[in-house]
Amino acid sequence: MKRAKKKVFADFMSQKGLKSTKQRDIILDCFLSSDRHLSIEELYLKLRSKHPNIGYATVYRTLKLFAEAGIAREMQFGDGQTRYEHVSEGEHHDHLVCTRCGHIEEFENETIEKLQDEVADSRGFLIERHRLEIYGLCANCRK
Amino acid sequence: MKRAKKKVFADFMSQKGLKSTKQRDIILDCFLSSDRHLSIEELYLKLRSKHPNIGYATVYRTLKLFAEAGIAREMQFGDGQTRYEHVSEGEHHDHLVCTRCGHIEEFENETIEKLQDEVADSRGFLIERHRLEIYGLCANCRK
DNA sequence: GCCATCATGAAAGTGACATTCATTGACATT
DNA sequence: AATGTCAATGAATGTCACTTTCATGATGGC
Ligand SMILES: [Mn+2]
Ligand SMILES: [Mn+2]
Ligand SMILES: [Zn+2]
Ligand SMILES: [Zn+2]
Repeated sequence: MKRAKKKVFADFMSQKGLKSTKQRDIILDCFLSSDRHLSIEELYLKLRSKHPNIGYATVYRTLKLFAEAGIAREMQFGDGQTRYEHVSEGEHHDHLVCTRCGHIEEFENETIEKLQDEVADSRGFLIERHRLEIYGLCANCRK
Repeated sequence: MKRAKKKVFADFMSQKGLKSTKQRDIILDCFLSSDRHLSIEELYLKLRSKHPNIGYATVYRTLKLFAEAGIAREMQFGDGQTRYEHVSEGEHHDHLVCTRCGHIEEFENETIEKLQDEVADSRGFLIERHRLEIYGLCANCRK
């Protein structure tokens, strides 16, 4: 699916008339082979060892492009940094966030989603998106 | 319940050895008689007409005190500003947020809460808190 | 290879919050 | 009422995570 996302991004770029560059290739590679839920700073630092010539602004702008292209999603977990997570077409999930170690776990619950639709319907809301985050201690940190 | 919250705050203050001031009284009054989900800036501007001598920093610090005292809660709706909402002892609710007009509606759904507990249990998470926000168009903005 | 465009990155700007510090105010004690 | 002590205030400044600028460099259609 790494290859699939590279194709999605390449298509997006050519369709937008944007150029392929060494930096973008490197950043995309690094992003796709990283943990999910990475901040700009984290990705920037991760790159810096092998590619000290890639600037923060380029990482920043490239992640925005990933989001525009639909292969990444911006997330706020309240730690003061924007995080980017991988997204796949048609996939959705919510999060469990450990307040001690920062570990983030994903889950899907079809029943919760249905109930959300009902709530929105009953108020006349047209849902665009939602966010459900459960904060607490992960199994590891409870020990 | 305005009086009840004033008492909760007064008790908190005296128990902490903090002082009662004109500013704090004014800010508390203004907060309690405001719409829910107010940002620091909004409250500050609202106060400024009648009390131009109250500084932003004091509003900022006083809202933090309200949160500590348990009569307010900090919220992030992704518009770049922290909002403070009224809270009552033992009460909980989630939010529907209109992406066009900014209108915020509250709801409670016991079944969703239970399902969240189940999800957390199945992963070994100990829940501290959660946030569920549904973004979309409110009934008014759909017309 | 030429060249109109786009991309890059160091540096500067932005905005919302957070802190500093000189001064003021609250209130317990004379 | 005056004093002493320590918390409170607010103008100014600092912080931090973006976000934008602009001079320079790279890309790719011809
Ligand atoms: Mn995720
Ligand atoms: Mn609310
Ligand atoms: Zn943990
Ligand atoms: Zn609306």
